[in-house]
Amino acid sequence: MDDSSQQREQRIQKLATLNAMGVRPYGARFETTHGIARLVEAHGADTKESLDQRRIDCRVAGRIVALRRFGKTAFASLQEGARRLQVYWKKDHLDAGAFQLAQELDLGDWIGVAGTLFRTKTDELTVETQALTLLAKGLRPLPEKWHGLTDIETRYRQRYVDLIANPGIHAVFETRSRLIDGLRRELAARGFLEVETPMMQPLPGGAAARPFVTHHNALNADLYLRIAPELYLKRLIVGGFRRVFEINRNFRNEGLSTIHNPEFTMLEMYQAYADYHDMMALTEDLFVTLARDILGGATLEYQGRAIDLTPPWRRLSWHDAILEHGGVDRNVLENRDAAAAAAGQLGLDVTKDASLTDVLHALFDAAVEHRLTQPTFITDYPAELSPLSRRKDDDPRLADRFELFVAGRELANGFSELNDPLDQRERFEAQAARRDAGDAEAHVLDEDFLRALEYGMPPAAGEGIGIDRLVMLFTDQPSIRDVILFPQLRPETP
RNA sequence: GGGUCGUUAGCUCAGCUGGUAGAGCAGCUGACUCUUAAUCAGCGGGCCACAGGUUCGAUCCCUGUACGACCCA
Repeated sequence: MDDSSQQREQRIQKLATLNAMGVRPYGARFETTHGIARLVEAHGADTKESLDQRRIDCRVAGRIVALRRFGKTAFASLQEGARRLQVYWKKDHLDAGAFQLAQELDLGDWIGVAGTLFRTKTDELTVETQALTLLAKGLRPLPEKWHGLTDIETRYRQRYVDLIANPGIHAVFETRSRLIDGLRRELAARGFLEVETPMMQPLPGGAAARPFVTHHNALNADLYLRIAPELYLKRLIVGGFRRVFEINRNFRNEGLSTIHNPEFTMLEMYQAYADYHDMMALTEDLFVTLARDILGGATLEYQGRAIDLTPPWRRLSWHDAILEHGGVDRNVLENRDAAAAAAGQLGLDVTKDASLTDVLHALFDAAVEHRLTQPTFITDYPAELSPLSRRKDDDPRLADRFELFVAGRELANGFSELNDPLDQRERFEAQAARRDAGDAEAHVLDEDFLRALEYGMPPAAGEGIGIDRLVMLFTDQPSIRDVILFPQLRPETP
Protein backbone atom coordinates (compact mmCIF):
# COMPACT_ATOMS: atom_id res chain seq x y z
CA MET A 1 0.00 0.00 0.00
CA ASP A 2 2.88 2.32 0.86
CA ASP A 3 4.35 1.83 -2.58
CA SER A 4 6.55 4.64 -3.67
CA SER A 5 7.47 5.65 -7.14
CA GLN A 6 9.78 8.22 -8.54
CA GLN A 7 6.87 10.44 -9.46
CA ARG A 8 5.32 10.19 -6.01
CA GLU A 9 8.64 11.15 -4.42
CA GLN A 10 8.92 14.12 -6.76
CA ARG A 11 5.48 15.32 -5.83
CA ILE A 12 6.17 14.99 -2.11
CA GLN A 13 9.21 17.18 -2.72
CA LYS A 14 6.92 19.68 -4.41
CA LEU A 15 4.88 20.03 -1.22
CA ALA A 16 7.94 21.64 0.39
CA THR A 17 8.37 23.97 -2.59
CA LEU A 18 4.73 25.01 -2.33
CA ASN A 19 5.01 25.59 1.41
CA ALA A 20 8.09 27.73 0.80
CA MET A 21 6.03 29.77 -1.66
CA GLY A 22 3.41 30.28 1.02
CA VAL A 23 0.91 28.04 -0.74
CA ARG A 24 -1.06 25.54 1.30
CA PRO A 25 -1.22 22.38 -0.77
CA TYR A 26 -4.42 21.25 0.91
CA GLY A 27 -6.96 24.03 0.87
CA ALA A 28 -10.19 24.52 2.72
CA ARG A 29 -13.39 26.10 1.50
CA PHE A 30 -13.74 27.26 -2.08
CA GLU A 31 -16.89 28.94 -3.24
CA THR A 32 -17.98 28.02 -6.75
CA THR A 33 -20.57 29.76 -8.87
CA HIS A 34 -21.18 26.65 -10.96
CA GLY A 35 -20.44 22.99 -10.97
CA ILE A 36 -18.65 22.16 -14.20
CA ALA A 37 -21.61 20.16 -15.49
CA ARG A 38 -23.99 23.02 -14.83
CA LEU A 39 -21.69 25.63 -16.30
CA VAL A 40 -21.24 23.64 -19.51
CA GLU A 41 -24.98 23.10 -19.64
CA ALA A 42 -25.68 26.80 -19.12
CA HIS A 43 -23.08 28.23 -21.49
CA GLY A 44 -21.96 25.39 -23.73
CA ALA A 45 -23.97 26.84 -26.62
CA ASP A 46 -23.15 30.53 -26.13
CA THR A 47 -21.39 32.15 -29.05
CA LYS A 48 -18.00 33.80 -28.93
CA GLU A 49 -19.55 37.22 -29.46
CA SER A 50 -22.18 36.75 -26.80
CA LEU A 51 -19.57 35.66 -24.26
CA ASP A 52 -17.25 38.57 -25.13
CA GLN A 53 -20.11 41.02 -24.75
CA ARG A 54 -21.51 39.73 -21.47
CA ARG A 55 -18.18 39.01 -19.70
CA ILE A 56 -19.53 36.19 -17.55
CA ASP A 57 -17.47 35.71 -14.41
CA CYS A 58 -17.36 32.32 -12.75
CA ARG A 59 -15.62 30.33 -10.09
CA VAL A 60 -15.18 26.66 -10.83
CA ALA A 61 -13.27 23.78 -9.29
CA GLY A 62 -12.01 20.50 -10.63
CA ARG A 63 -9.18 18.08 -11.09
CA ILE A 64 -6.52 18.81 -13.69
CA VAL A 65 -6.70 15.92 -16.14
CA ALA A 66 -4.83 17.49 -19.01
CA LEU A 67 -2.25 20.25 -19.03
CA ARG A 68 -0.65 21.88 -22.04
CA ARG A 69 1.94 24.53 -21.20
CA PHE A 70 3.45 27.06 -23.59
CA GLY A 71 5.99 28.86 -21.49
CA LYS A 72 4.11 31.88 -20.28
CA THR A 73 0.68 30.46 -21.00
CA ALA A 74 -1.17 27.19 -20.50
CA PHE A 75 -4.38 25.26 -21.10
CA ALA A 76 -5.72 22.82 -18.56
CA SER A 77 -8.76 20.55 -18.62
CA LEU A 78 -10.59 20.48 -15.33
CA GLN A 79 -12.72 17.45 -14.60
CA GLU A 80 -15.53 17.25 -12.12
CA GLY A 81 -17.54 14.06 -12.17
CA ALA A 82 -17.86 13.05 -15.80
CA ARG A 83 -17.60 16.55 -17.24
CA ARG A 84 -14.63 18.61 -18.32
CA LEU A 85 -14.04 22.28 -18.80
CA GLN A 86 -11.00 23.96 -20.28
CA VAL A 87 -9.27 26.74 -18.39
CA TYR A 88 -6.59 29.02 -19.77
CA TRP A 89 -4.10 31.26 -18.07
CA LYS A 90 -1.34 33.57 -19.16
CA LYS A 91 1.37 35.28 -17.18
CA ASP A 92 0.15 38.79 -18.03
CA HIS A 93 -3.23 38.20 -16.42
CA LEU A 94 -2.09 36.53 -13.20
CA ASP A 95 -0.32 37.98 -10.22
CA ALA A 96 3.24 36.74 -9.72
CA GLY A 97 2.31 34.29 -6.98
CA ALA A 98 -0.47 32.71 -8.99
CA PHE A 99 1.77 32.25 -12.02
CA GLN A 100 4.47 30.71 -9.86
CA LEU A 101 1.83 28.32 -8.44
CA ALA A 102 0.64 27.51 -11.95
CA GLN A 103 4.16 26.48 -12.87
CA GLU A 104 4.13 23.90 -10.05
CA LEU A 105 0.81 22.27 -10.93
CA ASP A 106 0.62 18.61 -11.90
CA LEU A 107 -1.91 16.34 -13.53
CA GLY A 108 -4.24 15.12 -10.81
CA ASP A 109 -4.20 18.28 -8.69
CA TRP A 110 -7.49 19.88 -7.68
CA ILE A 111 -7.65 23.58 -8.32
CA GLY A 112 -10.18 26.36 -8.06
CA VAL A 113 -10.27 29.03 -10.74
CA ALA A 114 -11.89 32.43 -10.84
CA GLY A 115 -12.16 33.94 -14.27
CA THR A 116 -14.20 34.93 -17.28
CA LEU A 117 -15.79 32.72 -19.91
CA PHE A 118 -14.64 33.00 -23.51
CA ARG A 119 -14.23 30.90 -26.59
CA THR A 120 -10.81 30.11 -27.98
CA LYS A 121 -10.03 30.48 -31.64
CA THR A 122 -10.82 26.78 -31.98
CA ASP A 123 -14.21 27.66 -30.46
CA GLU A 124 -13.83 25.78 -27.19
CA LEU A 125 -15.61 27.15 -24.12
CA THR A 126 -12.82 28.18 -21.75
CA VAL A 127 -12.29 30.09 -18.52
CA GLU A 128 -9.69 32.84 -18.74
CA THR A 129 -8.09 32.63 -15.31
CA GLN A 130 -7.71 35.64 -13.07
CA ALA A 131 -7.13 33.87 -9.77
CA LEU A 132 -5.92 30.37 -9.06
CA THR A 133 -6.23 28.35 -5.85
CA LEU A 134 -4.69 24.98 -5.13
CA LEU A 135 -7.37 22.86 -3.45
CA ALA A 136 -5.55 19.55 -3.15
CA LYS A 137 -2.19 18.31 -4.37
CA GLY A 138 -2.25 14.88 -5.98
CA LEU A 139 0.74 12.74 -5.02
CA ARG A 140 0.13 9.89 -7.39
CA PRO A 141 0.28 10.12 -11.16
CA LEU A 142 -2.95 9.54 -13.07
CA PRO A 143 -3.37 6.70 -15.54
CA GLU A 144 -2.41 7.40 -19.10
CA LYS A 145 -4.54 9.96 -20.88
CA TRP A 146 -5.18 7.99 -24.04
CA HIS A 147 -5.68 4.36 -23.04
CA GLY A 148 -6.85 5.26 -19.53
CA LEU A 149 -7.11 2.60 -16.86
CA THR A 150 -8.04 -0.80 -18.25
CA ASP A 151 -6.63 -3.22 -15.69
CA ILE A 152 -9.81 -4.79 -14.39
CA GLU A 153 -8.50 -5.59 -10.96
CA THR A 154 -7.27 -2.05 -10.38
CA ARG A 155 -10.54 -0.65 -11.71
CA TYR A 156 -12.54 -2.54 -9.08
CA ARG A 157 -10.09 -2.26 -6.20
CA GLN A 158 -9.43 1.44 -6.77
CA ARG A 159 -12.77 2.53 -8.14
CA TYR A 160 -11.83 6.15 -7.41
CA VAL A 161 -9.11 5.91 -10.06
CA ASP A 162 -11.52 4.20 -12.44
CA LEU A 163 -13.97 7.06 -12.01
CA ILE A 164 -11.25 9.61 -12.73
CA ALA A 165 -9.76 7.80 -15.71
CA ASN A 166 -12.99 6.46 -17.21
CA PRO A 167 -15.56 9.18 -16.65
CA GLY A 168 -18.13 7.17 -18.63
CA ILE A 169 -18.43 4.98 -15.53
CA HIS A 170 -20.26 7.83 -13.82
CA ALA A 171 -23.16 7.39 -16.24
CA VAL A 172 -23.70 3.76 -15.22
CA PHE A 173 -24.11 4.75 -11.61
CA GLU A 174 -26.27 7.72 -12.47
CA THR A 175 -28.56 5.34 -14.34
CA ARG A 176 -28.51 3.00 -11.38
CA SER A 177 -29.60 5.81 -9.10
CA ARG A 178 -32.34 6.95 -11.48
CA LEU A 179 -33.62 3.41 -11.80
CA ILE A 180 -33.92 2.93 -8.05
CA ASP A 181 -35.40 6.38 -7.69
CA GLY A 182 -37.90 5.56 -10.44
CA LEU A 183 -38.92 2.31 -8.79
CA ARG A 184 -39.54 4.11 -5.50
CA ARG A 185 -41.57 6.77 -7.26
CA GLU A 186 -43.64 4.34 -9.32
CA LEU A 187 -44.33 2.09 -6.35
CA ALA A 188 -45.28 5.01 -4.14
CA ALA A 189 -47.64 6.20 -6.87
CA ARG A 190 -49.33 2.80 -6.74
CA GLY A 191 -49.88 2.96 -3.01
CA PHE A 192 -46.88 0.94 -1.87
CA LEU A 193 -45.25 1.95 1.39
CA GLU A 194 -41.48 1.64 1.72
CA VAL A 195 -40.44 -0.17 4.88
CA GLU A 196 -37.23 -1.46 6.43
CA THR A 197 -36.95 -4.87 7.98
CA PRO A 198 -34.03 -6.54 9.77
CA MET A 199 -30.76 -7.09 7.97
CA MET A 200 -29.61 -9.13 10.98
CA GLN A 201 -31.94 -12.02 11.58
CA PRO A 202 -31.98 -14.76 14.20
CA LEU A 203 -33.07 -17.20 11.48
CA PRO A 204 -32.11 -16.77 7.83
CA GLY A 205 -35.29 -17.18 5.80
CA GLY A 206 -37.15 -16.32 2.63
CA ALA A 207 -34.79 -17.90 0.13
CA ALA A 208 -32.71 -20.99 -0.59
CA ALA A 209 -29.18 -19.85 0.14
CA ARG A 210 -26.36 -20.10 2.62
CA PRO A 211 -26.15 -17.16 5.00
CA PHE A 212 -23.31 -15.23 6.56
CA VAL A 213 -23.21 -15.64 10.32
CA THR A 214 -22.28 -12.98 12.81
CA HIS A 215 -22.44 -12.68 16.56
CA HIS A 216 -24.03 -10.16 18.88
CA ASN A 217 -21.92 -9.89 22.00
CA ALA A 218 -24.41 -8.35 24.45
CA LEU A 219 -27.15 -10.79 23.46
CA ASN A 220 -24.60 -13.58 23.18
CA ALA A 221 -26.49 -14.75 20.13
CA ASP A 222 -25.56 -15.65 16.59
CA LEU A 223 -27.32 -13.60 13.97
CA TYR A 224 -27.51 -14.07 10.22
CA LEU A 225 -27.15 -11.40 7.59
CA ARG A 226 -30.40 -11.70 5.76
CA ILE A 227 -30.68 -13.74 2.59
CA ALA A 228 -34.11 -12.17 1.91
CA PRO A 229 -36.60 -9.88 3.66
CA GLU A 230 -39.58 -11.98 2.55
CA LEU A 231 -40.77 -13.44 5.83
CA TYR A 232 -40.66 -10.07 7.58
CA LEU A 233 -42.53 -8.30 4.81
CA LYS A 234 -45.26 -10.94 4.96
CA ARG A 235 -45.51 -10.42 8.72
CA LEU A 236 -46.35 -6.82 7.80
CA ILE A 237 -49.15 -8.02 5.49
CA VAL A 238 -50.45 -10.02 8.47
CA GLY A 239 -50.29 -6.79 10.48
CA GLY A 240 -52.54 -5.05 7.99
CA PHE A 241 -50.26 -3.17 5.59
CA ARG A 242 -51.88 -3.50 2.17
CA ARG A 243 -48.90 -2.78 -0.02
CA VAL A 244 -45.28 -2.66 1.11
CA PHE A 245 -41.88 -2.77 -0.50
CA GLU A 246 -38.27 -2.71 0.53
CA ILE A 247 -35.17 -1.92 -1.50
CA ASN A 248 -32.12 -3.10 0.35
CA ARG A 249 -29.18 -5.41 0.48
CA ASN A 250 -29.31 -9.19 0.73
CA PHE A 251 -26.29 -11.30 1.59
CA ARG A 252 -25.66 -14.78 0.28
CA ASN A 253 -22.63 -16.84 1.12
CA GLU A 254 -21.96 -18.28 -2.30
CA GLY A 255 -19.48 -18.04 -5.12
CA LEU A 256 -18.78 -14.90 -7.11
CA SER A 257 -19.52 -14.60 -10.80
CA THR A 258 -20.54 -12.10 -13.42
CA ILE A 259 -24.07 -12.30 -12.02
CA HIS A 260 -23.39 -12.97 -8.33
CA ASN A 261 -21.98 -10.62 -5.72
CA PRO A 262 -22.21 -11.75 -2.08
CA GLU A 263 -24.12 -8.61 -1.22
CA PHE A 264 -26.64 -7.44 -3.76
CA THR A 265 -29.64 -5.16 -3.88
CA MET A 266 -33.13 -6.52 -4.08
CA LEU A 267 -36.53 -4.94 -4.41
CA GLU A 268 -39.22 -6.97 -2.69
CA MET A 269 -42.84 -5.93 -2.86
CA TYR A 270 -46.05 -7.39 -1.47
CA GLN A 271 -49.60 -6.59 -2.39
CA ALA A 272 -52.57 -7.85 -0.39
CA TYR A 273 -55.56 -9.36 -2.21
CA ALA A 274 -53.52 -9.74 -5.40
CA ASP A 275 -52.21 -12.84 -7.15
CA TYR A 276 -49.16 -13.62 -9.23
CA HIS A 277 -50.86 -12.53 -12.46
CA ASP A 278 -51.21 -9.07 -10.94
CA MET A 279 -47.51 -9.07 -10.11
CA MET A 280 -46.56 -10.02 -13.66
CA ALA A 281 -48.67 -7.15 -14.98
CA LEU A 282 -47.13 -4.79 -12.43
CA THR A 283 -43.65 -5.91 -13.47
CA GLU A 284 -44.34 -5.25 -17.14
CA ASP A 285 -45.75 -1.88 -16.23
CA LEU A 286 -42.78 -0.91 -14.04
CA PHE A 287 -40.16 -2.05 -16.54
CA VAL A 288 -41.67 -0.35 -19.52
CA THR A 289 -42.30 2.86 -17.58
CA LEU A 290 -38.69 2.94 -16.37
CA ALA A 291 -37.35 2.11 -19.81
CA ARG A 292 -39.29 4.94 -21.42
CA ASP A 293 -38.20 7.27 -18.65
CA ILE A 294 -34.54 6.38 -18.60
CA LEU A 295 -33.79 4.93 -22.04
CA GLY A 296 -36.40 6.86 -23.96
CA GLY A 297 -38.17 3.77 -25.26
CA ALA A 298 -39.23 0.21 -24.60
CA THR A 299 -36.40 -1.39 -26.56
CA LEU A 300 -32.78 -1.71 -25.64
CA GLU A 301 -29.66 -3.47 -26.76
CA TYR A 302 -27.92 -5.78 -24.35
CA GLN A 303 -24.49 -7.07 -25.33
CA GLY A 304 -25.35 -6.89 -28.99
CA ARG A 305 -28.82 -8.39 -28.68
CA ALA A 306 -31.96 -6.35 -29.24
CA ILE A 307 -34.45 -6.68 -26.42
CA ASP A 308 -38.02 -5.49 -26.59
CA LEU A 309 -39.71 -4.76 -23.29
CA THR A 310 -43.05 -3.90 -24.86
CA PRO A 311 -45.81 -5.76 -22.96
CA PRO A 312 -47.30 -8.24 -22.85
CA TRP A 313 -44.34 -10.55 -22.34
CA ARG A 314 -44.49 -14.19 -23.17
CA ARG A 315 -45.84 -16.54 -20.50
CA LEU A 316 -44.56 -20.10 -20.69
CA SER A 317 -44.99 -22.84 -18.15
CA TRP A 318 -41.90 -24.31 -16.55
CA HIS A 319 -42.61 -27.75 -17.98
CA ASP A 320 -43.35 -26.43 -21.47
CA ALA A 321 -40.13 -24.42 -21.36
CA ILE A 322 -38.15 -27.59 -20.70
CA LEU A 323 -39.91 -29.27 -23.64
CA GLU A 324 -39.40 -26.31 -25.94
CA HIS A 325 -35.80 -25.48 -25.13
CA GLY A 326 -34.47 -28.70 -23.68
CA GLY A 327 -35.05 -30.68 -26.84
CA VAL A 328 -36.43 -33.53 -24.79
CA ASP A 329 -39.25 -36.00 -25.25
CA ARG A 330 -42.51 -35.41 -23.40
CA ASN A 331 -42.04 -38.52 -21.24
CA VAL A 332 -38.96 -36.85 -19.71
CA LEU A 333 -41.37 -34.61 -17.81
CA GLU A 334 -42.96 -37.59 -16.08
CA ASN A 335 -40.30 -40.25 -15.94
CA ARG A 336 -37.47 -39.75 -13.51
CA ASP A 337 -35.07 -42.11 -15.27
CA ALA A 338 -35.76 -40.63 -18.70
CA ALA A 339 -35.11 -37.20 -17.22
CA ALA A 340 -31.87 -38.39 -15.65
CA ALA A 341 -30.78 -39.79 -19.01
CA ALA A 342 -31.54 -36.47 -20.72
CA ALA A 343 -29.60 -34.64 -18.03
CA GLY A 344 -26.72 -37.04 -18.44
CA GLN A 345 -26.61 -36.24 -22.15
CA LEU A 346 -26.13 -32.59 -21.27
CA GLY A 347 -23.21 -33.56 -19.05
CA LEU A 348 -25.08 -32.89 -15.80
CA ASP A 349 -24.30 -34.86 -12.67
CA VAL A 350 -27.45 -36.51 -11.34
CA THR A 351 -27.25 -38.14 -7.93
CA LYS A 352 -29.17 -41.31 -7.22
CA ASP A 353 -31.54 -39.72 -4.71
CA ALA A 354 -32.37 -36.73 -6.92
CA SER A 355 -36.13 -36.59 -7.51
CA LEU A 356 -37.77 -36.10 -10.89
CA THR A 357 -38.27 -32.45 -10.00
CA ASP A 358 -34.63 -32.06 -8.97
CA VAL A 359 -33.52 -33.45 -12.31
CA LEU A 360 -35.92 -31.25 -14.27
CA HIS A 361 -34.69 -28.30 -12.24
CA ALA A 362 -31.13 -29.06 -13.34
CA LEU A 363 -32.33 -29.42 -16.94
CA PHE A 364 -34.11 -26.09 -16.77
CA ASP A 365 -31.04 -24.29 -15.44
CA ALA A 366 -28.75 -25.85 -17.99
CA ALA A 367 -30.87 -25.87 -21.12
CA VAL A 368 -33.57 -23.23 -20.79
CA GLU A 369 -32.43 -20.25 -18.77
CA HIS A 370 -29.74 -18.88 -21.08
CA ARG A 371 -32.04 -19.19 -24.11
CA LEU A 372 -34.67 -16.82 -22.74
CA THR A 373 -33.47 -13.63 -24.38
CA GLN A 374 -36.70 -11.67 -24.77
CA PRO A 375 -38.57 -11.01 -21.52
CA THR A 376 -40.36 -14.21 -20.57
CA PHE A 377 -42.37 -15.19 -17.54
CA ILE A 378 -41.82 -18.83 -16.72
CA THR A 379 -44.86 -19.91 -14.70
CA ASP A 380 -46.23 -22.85 -12.78
CA TYR A 381 -43.11 -23.99 -10.95
CA PRO A 382 -43.27 -27.24 -9.02
CA ALA A 383 -44.58 -26.59 -5.51
CA GLU A 384 -41.68 -28.74 -4.31
CA LEU A 385 -39.29 -25.99 -5.44
CA SER A 386 -41.49 -23.21 -4.09
CA PRO A 387 -41.93 -23.69 -0.36
CA LEU A 388 -43.41 -20.25 0.23
CA SER A 389 -45.82 -20.18 -2.74
CA ARG A 390 -49.51 -20.89 -2.90
CA ARG A 391 -50.45 -24.14 -4.66
CA LYS A 392 -52.41 -24.05 -7.88
CA ASP A 393 -56.10 -24.72 -7.33
CA ASP A 394 -56.29 -27.19 -10.21
CA ASP A 395 -52.97 -28.93 -9.58
CA PRO A 396 -51.52 -28.86 -6.06
CA ARG A 397 -48.18 -30.19 -7.33
CA LEU A 398 -47.62 -26.81 -8.96
CA ALA A 399 -47.35 -23.32 -7.53
CA ASP A 400 -48.90 -19.99 -8.52
CA ARG A 401 -45.43 -18.70 -9.21
CA PHE A 402 -43.35 -17.11 -11.96
CA GLU A 403 -39.80 -16.13 -12.64
CA LEU A 404 -38.89 -13.45 -15.12
CA PHE A 405 -36.00 -14.02 -17.50
CA VAL A 406 -34.44 -11.41 -19.75
CA ALA A 407 -31.22 -11.73 -21.73
CA GLY A 408 -30.81 -15.26 -20.44
CA ARG A 409 -30.88 -14.28 -16.80
CA GLU A 410 -33.29 -14.49 -13.93
CA LEU A 411 -34.36 -10.98 -13.04
CA ALA A 412 -37.38 -11.52 -10.83
CA ASN A 413 -39.22 -14.15 -8.86
CA GLY A 414 -42.81 -13.74 -7.72
CA PHE A 415 -45.77 -15.71 -6.57
CA SER A 416 -49.10 -15.80 -4.89
CA GLU A 417 -48.14 -16.10 -1.26
CA LEU A 418 -48.94 -19.21 0.70
CA ASN A 419 -51.22 -18.07 3.51
CA ASP A 420 -52.33 -21.47 4.81
CA PRO A 421 -50.33 -21.86 8.04
CA LEU A 422 -50.72 -25.62 8.21
CA ASP A 423 -49.58 -26.15 4.63
CA GLN A 424 -46.70 -23.76 5.29
CA ARG A 425 -45.65 -25.86 8.26
CA GLU A 426 -45.64 -28.99 6.10
CA ARG A 427 -43.55 -27.21 3.47
CA PHE A 428 -41.05 -26.12 6.09
CA GLU A 429 -40.91 -29.66 7.40
CA ALA A 430 -40.21 -30.98 3.91
CA GLN A 431 -37.42 -28.42 3.67
CA ALA A 432 -36.07 -29.54 7.05
CA ALA A 433 -35.94 -33.09 5.69
CA ARG A 434 -33.89 -31.86 2.73
CA ARG A 435 -31.65 -29.99 5.11
CA ASP A 436 -31.14 -33.17 7.16
CA ALA A 437 -30.30 -34.94 3.91
CA GLY A 438 -27.46 -32.47 3.39
CA ASP A 439 -29.00 -29.61 1.42
CA ALA A 440 -27.37 -26.61 3.08
CA GLU A 441 -29.57 -24.22 1.12
CA ALA A 442 -32.92 -25.65 2.20
CA HIS A 443 -35.25 -23.33 4.07
CA VAL A 444 -35.20 -23.18 7.87
CA LEU A 445 -38.45 -23.60 9.80
CA ASP A 446 -39.45 -20.28 11.31
CA GLU A 447 -41.93 -20.77 14.18
CA ASP A 448 -42.62 -17.10 14.60
CA PHE A 449 -43.47 -16.75 10.92
CA LEU A 450 -45.89 -19.67 11.22
CA ARG A 451 -47.40 -18.05 14.32
CA ALA A 452 -47.91 -14.88 12.27
CA LEU A 453 -49.65 -16.84 9.51
CA GLU A 454 -51.87 -18.45 12.14
CA TYR A 455 -53.20 -14.99 12.97
CA GLY A 456 -54.32 -14.88 9.36
CA MET A 457 -52.64 -13.33 6.33
CA PRO A 458 -54.92 -12.08 3.61
CA PRO A 459 -54.29 -13.46 0.15
CA ALA A 460 -51.33 -11.58 -1.26
CA ALA A 461 -48.78 -11.69 -4.02
CA GLY A 462 -45.15 -10.81 -3.72
CA GLU A 463 -42.12 -10.43 -5.91
CA GLY A 464 -38.41 -9.84 -5.70
CA ILE A 465 -36.52 -8.02 -8.44
CA GLY A 466 -32.74 -8.14 -8.60
CA ILE A 467 -31.75 -4.52 -8.91
CA ASP A 468 -28.14 -5.11 -9.89
CA ARG A 469 -29.14 -7.33 -12.81
CA LEU A 470 -31.77 -4.82 -13.84
CA VAL A 471 -29.11 -2.12 -13.89
CA MET A 472 -26.87 -4.40 -15.96
CA LEU A 473 -29.68 -4.72 -18.48
CA PHE A 474 -30.39 -1.00 -18.61
CA THR A 475 -26.74 0.03 -18.85
CA ASP A 476 -25.57 -2.81 -21.14
CA GLN A 477 -22.92 -3.94 -18.66
CA PRO A 478 -21.67 -7.54 -18.92
CA SER A 479 -20.73 -8.07 -15.27
CA ILE A 480 -22.47 -7.35 -11.98
CA ARG A 481 -19.16 -5.87 -10.84
CA ASP A 482 -19.65 -3.11 -13.38
CA VAL A 483 -22.84 -1.93 -11.69
CA ILE A 484 -21.64 -2.20 -8.09
CA LEU A 485 -19.26 0.57 -7.07
CA PHE A 486 -17.18 -1.61 -4.79
CA PRO A 487 -17.67 -5.23 -5.82
CA GLN A 488 -16.40 -7.94 -3.54
CA LEU A 489 -12.86 -9.13 -4.31
CA ARG A 490 -10.42 -11.17 -2.35
CA PRO A 491 -8.61 -9.00 0.16
CA GLU A 492 -5.52 -7.42 -1.31
CA THR A 493 -2.33 -9.12 -0.17
CA PRO A 494 0.23 -6.64 1.12
C1' G B 1 -14.07 -26.73 -6.41
C1' G B 2 -12.06 -27.85 -11.83
C1' G B 3 -10.10 -25.94 -16.58
C1' U B 4 -7.96 -22.02 -19.69
C1' C B 5 -5.51 -17.42 -19.87
C1' G B 6 -3.06 -13.34 -17.57
C1' U B 7 0.48 -10.56 -13.89
C1' U B 8 7.12 -6.64 -17.25
C1' A B 9 8.25 1.37 -15.47
C1' G B 10 2.92 5.57 -12.53
C1' C B 11 -0.49 3.94 -17.00
C1' U B 12 -1.02 1.15 -21.85
C1' C B 13 1.87 -2.55 -23.91
C1' A B 14 6.41 -5.08 -26.73
C1' G B 15 10.25 -8.49 -25.41
C1' C B 16 12.28 -13.99 -31.10
C1' U B 17 15.43 -20.24 -30.06
C1' G B 18 17.25 -19.06 -22.36
C1' G B 19 22.51 -14.61 -22.75
C1' U B 20 20.51 -9.55 -16.51
C1' A B 21 14.84 -5.38 -20.38
C1' G B 22 12.27 -1.69 -24.54
C1' A B 23 8.36 1.79 -26.67
C1' G B 24 4.36 5.40 -26.23
C1' C B 25 2.07 8.36 -22.67
C1' A B 26 3.22 10.29 -17.79
C1' G B 27 7.82 12.43 -15.09
C1' C B 28 12.45 15.68 -14.85
C1' U B 29 15.58 19.85 -17.48
C1' G B 30 15.40 23.52 -21.38
C1' A B 31 12.62 26.34 -25.56
C1' C B 32 7.67 28.13 -26.63
C1' U B 33 1.76 33.94 -24.78
C1' C B 34 -4.89 30.26 -28.27
C1' U B 35 -3.58 24.50 -27.20
C1' U B 36 -6.59 20.17 -27.07
C1' A B 37 -3.09 12.73 -28.01
C1' A B 38 0.52 20.45 -28.56
C1' U B 39 5.59 20.51 -30.62
C1' C B 40 11.14 20.33 -30.40
C1' A B 41 15.93 18.91 -27.76
C1' G B 42 18.06 16.28 -23.71
C1' C B 43 17.63 13.06 -19.10
C1' G B 44 15.99 9.75 -15.34
C1' G B 45 12.75 5.70 -13.87
C1' G B 46 12.38 -1.84 -13.31
C1' C B 47 12.42 -7.26 -6.73
C1' C B 48 10.06 -8.71 -15.01
C1' A B 49 3.62 -10.87 -9.04
C1' C B 50 6.00 -14.17 -5.15
C1' A B 51 8.79 -18.80 -3.68
C1' G B 52 11.41 -22.91 -5.25
C1' G B 53 13.66 -25.98 -9.28
C1' U B 54 16.46 -27.01 -14.01
C1' U B 55 20.74 -24.47 -16.21
C1' C B 56 27.32 -21.86 -16.70
C1' G B 57 23.25 -18.37 -17.09
C1' A B 58 15.91 -17.67 -16.33
C1' U B 59 11.25 -12.13 -17.77
C1' C B 60 11.56 -16.59 -21.00
C1' C B 61 11.57 -23.66 -19.32
C1' C B 62 9.36 -26.64 -14.89
C1' U B 63 6.67 -26.85 -9.96
C1' G B 64 4.06 -24.39 -6.32
C1' U B 65 1.67 -19.93 -4.19
C1' A B 66 -1.07 -15.19 -4.48
C1' C B 67 -4.35 -12.13 -7.14
C1' G B 68 -7.45 -11.35 -11.45
C1' A B 69 -10.44 -12.59 -16.00
C1' C B 70 -13.35 -16.09 -18.64
C1' C B 71 -15.64 -20.96 -18.98
C1' C B 72 -17.55 -25.20 -16.27
C1' A B 73 -19.73 -27.33 -11.62
